[in-house]
Amino acid sequence: MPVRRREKTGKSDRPVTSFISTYENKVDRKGRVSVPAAYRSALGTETYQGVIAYPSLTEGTIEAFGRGMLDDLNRRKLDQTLDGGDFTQALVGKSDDGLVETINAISSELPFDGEGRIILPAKLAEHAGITDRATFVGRGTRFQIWAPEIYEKHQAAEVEALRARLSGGTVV
Amino acid sequence: MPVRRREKTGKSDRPVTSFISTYENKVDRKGRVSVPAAYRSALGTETYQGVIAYPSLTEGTIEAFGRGMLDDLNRRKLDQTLDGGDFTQALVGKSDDGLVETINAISSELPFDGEGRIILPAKLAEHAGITDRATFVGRGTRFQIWAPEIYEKHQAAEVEALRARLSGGTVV
DNA sequence: TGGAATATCATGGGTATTTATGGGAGTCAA
DNA sequence: TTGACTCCCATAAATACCCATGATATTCCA
Repeated sequence: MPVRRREKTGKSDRPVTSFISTYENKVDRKGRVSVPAAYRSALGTETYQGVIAYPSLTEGTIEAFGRGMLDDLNRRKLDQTLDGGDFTQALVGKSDDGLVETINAISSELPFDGEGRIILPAKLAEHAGITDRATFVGRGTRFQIWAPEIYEKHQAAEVEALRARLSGGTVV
Repeated sequence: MPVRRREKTGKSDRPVTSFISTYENKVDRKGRVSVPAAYRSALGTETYQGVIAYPSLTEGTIEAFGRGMLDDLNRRKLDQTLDGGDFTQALVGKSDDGLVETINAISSELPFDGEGRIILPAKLAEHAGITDRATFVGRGTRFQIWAPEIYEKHQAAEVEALRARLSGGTVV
């Protein structure tokens, strides 16, 4: 039995899943959309077959990642508090800034169907302005789901801002 | 090398049950309300088929979790005391002492009926201002039951506070 | 090396199950 | 009896599960 040294830090042995590149997929009449196969295989190590998603607090997009990420957050929080004998937070949830708790509240569990699709809840789709197409954008440890038109503009602006900042130098 | 002693920490191997997302369900004439299926399956590993609930000490909502969580709390508290927790408490001056005991006292066991519903005791419903609808809010290791109108306002304020704090980056 | 056989993927649609919800019949106690 | 509560059943809607297809990409082998 491998020795695990997680009781102090609450850090898990879960490998870092990496989401890279962008894909544009269709959203069908039932609200289903295929999660890019590359993303699914990045999530392959997780037991829960699906993703966690919530509306971005700062942009018109959907944030998403594996269930393992959220479990890590919750476990870390619980262990930290109880190990310190701090029952108050575990029971009342006060001393925290509310971030983890809020994320739990506004997140949705989106399980894969047999074909690796998820159903976009109406609320999320609406928040991102998604109707019949969705752009998946890899952001390393997480990914985003945009309405294609909106993402294009957003992306162009992002590049433009970078270019302006790097004027004279090389554009990355 | 430190050997992990479960008896010391009181930590259980119970997996972190994660309550995620929010659901709004009806409360019928008999005071029954369906616990979201996702929450029930999160509790699936527990022997006791039902939830533990108590009025929040700080807000107008009902706090709830599985029996396993309460057992964990009691066990940790016991371990703490046996390990000289009184001593620790005297030194650190933690005021958690009465909390766990109080929670035990004011908690209700709400068993599921055949359809996965619980009956909201009048006192709890009243405390939360719940009449004919109830919003279940996942908070990771526990969940809350709110009156929908009240939760909406509370939630909006919560998100607004977070948004204000975020510099425009991503949350997690 | 060229091209056929094979595998993977995104997509569509049909069907079976589950879930939330309502109501009725039986039980127990005051 | 009157409630309060537990089972049990019914149903509409939401969801999960199943199979089919075309488009790419990959492998294999003569």
